[in-house]
Amino acid sequence: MSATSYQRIYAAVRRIPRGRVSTYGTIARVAGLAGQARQVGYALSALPAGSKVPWHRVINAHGRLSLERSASGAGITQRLRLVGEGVVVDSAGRVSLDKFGWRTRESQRRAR
DNA sequence: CCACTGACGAGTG
DNA sequence: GCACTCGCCAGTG
Repeated sequence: MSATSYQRIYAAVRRIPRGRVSTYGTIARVAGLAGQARQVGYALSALPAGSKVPWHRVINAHGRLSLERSASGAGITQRLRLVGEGVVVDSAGRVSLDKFGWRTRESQRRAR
């Protein structure tokens, strides 16, 4: 069966190590969908409750929890899970990508 | 098919 | 750092 974009995205998210975070754009790139960060967010929003995908490790390029501004309780869940893994989340819902960003060859950000 | 939306990103001013 | 624009693509009505 053809691997759907969603499956590739989920597989990429599962590769994020515990205690680390990655961004939508990075996941898109690792999943072979460079430039389609939006699709990553869309795929994660479609995740069924109780899935094994560590979606809470995915934040936006600004190092901020995207759900944190949402009225939903999902933002709280994401924050708690990250803190539970040792990731520092400040009161504004921001994470230091410099310290907790996932780094691998495939997730390299463009060296500027 | 068209318009609009959305867990986004990068560029510009 | 903020506001605005454009690009990307699937889902919905």
